[in-house]
Amino acid sequence: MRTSKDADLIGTVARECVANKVRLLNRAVTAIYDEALRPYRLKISQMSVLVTVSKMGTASPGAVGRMLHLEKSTLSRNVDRMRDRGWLEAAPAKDGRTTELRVTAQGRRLLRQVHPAWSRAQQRAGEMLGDQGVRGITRTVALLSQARREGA
Amino acid sequence: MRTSKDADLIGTVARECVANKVRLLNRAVTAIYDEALRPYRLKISQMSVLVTVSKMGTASPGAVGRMLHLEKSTLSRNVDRMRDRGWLEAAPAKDGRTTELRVTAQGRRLLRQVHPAWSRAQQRAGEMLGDQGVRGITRTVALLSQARREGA
DNA sequence: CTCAGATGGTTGTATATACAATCTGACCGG
DNA sequence: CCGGTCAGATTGTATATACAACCATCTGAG
Repeated sequence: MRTSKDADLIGTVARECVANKVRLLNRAVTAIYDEALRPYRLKISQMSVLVTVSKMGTASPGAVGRMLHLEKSTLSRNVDRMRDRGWLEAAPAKDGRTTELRVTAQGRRLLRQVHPAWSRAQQRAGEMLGDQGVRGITRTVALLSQARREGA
Repeated sequence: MRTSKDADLIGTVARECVANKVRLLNRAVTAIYDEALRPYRLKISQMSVLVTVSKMGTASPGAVGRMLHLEKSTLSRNVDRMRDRGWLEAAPAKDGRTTELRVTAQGRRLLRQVHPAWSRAQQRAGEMLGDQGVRGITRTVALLSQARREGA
């Protein structure tokens, strides 16, 4: 049976669901960056890892995953692909359970090369979301990261 | 060679990249809903399709994809899985190239059943992002959808 | 009426994502 | 030293996502 209560429920979810909105935004934004980076065989998901490891200098997979809110198994395979491409390398760490990830010279070169393409994508994303949109997201993510640091 | 220009570049991307932020947000938010829906073997991605088709009554895959900014091949396979589960059905349309998707009685029942779980997730997401965050995202997505309607 | 281009879907392939199970090495209490 | 537990990573499996290539049908120009 299809009652008007169903319609309410459906309308509410369609209108208000935060996950739907965030996911839609994610698809739209990711597409912009991936398109800009495609000539380099790099995806924004990978660039994100590359930049994070770069910034940390040397980092365990676990630390990178926590930083990016990425499941360890997800990161494990992303790193595999990036090692295959020669952008990342892994050295044994003192603690034998983990490894030390580092960006290779080739990986650093790639980052320099893609910078203009990234800038164009960033520009387009800014236009699409508006200054207010970008500021809102920036603030929200900052709060979220802070909460996670404190909560952990 | 690792120059200070590299560091600038990396710092800028790490701090400002809109895609990184949106993607992080997406992972965090999606996890909340998927966890809440897990007992029903439903994921928020699927619920999104179910709700969209429900709202339209009957809809072609293409129309659903445009609504959700989902690539047609992605949607095609998502729909397959949902038909296997008995939540969606496809009837031939006048235009032989396409089909008319509809939510089955079982699919409607599922939506009723999961509603409380969805509400809890929605609540938690609201707490995580804050009222301001949710409002910002809502506004941004509304603008984006409008732009796409006009641009198309 | 016919065919050429447009439109809509599916299939092949690659990547991203996460949960569950497993493996490996560290650390600790006896 | 010896288990037992814990922490970190990888592997098995399923789903989500998109691009490219393809297939089927519709539609309009002639």
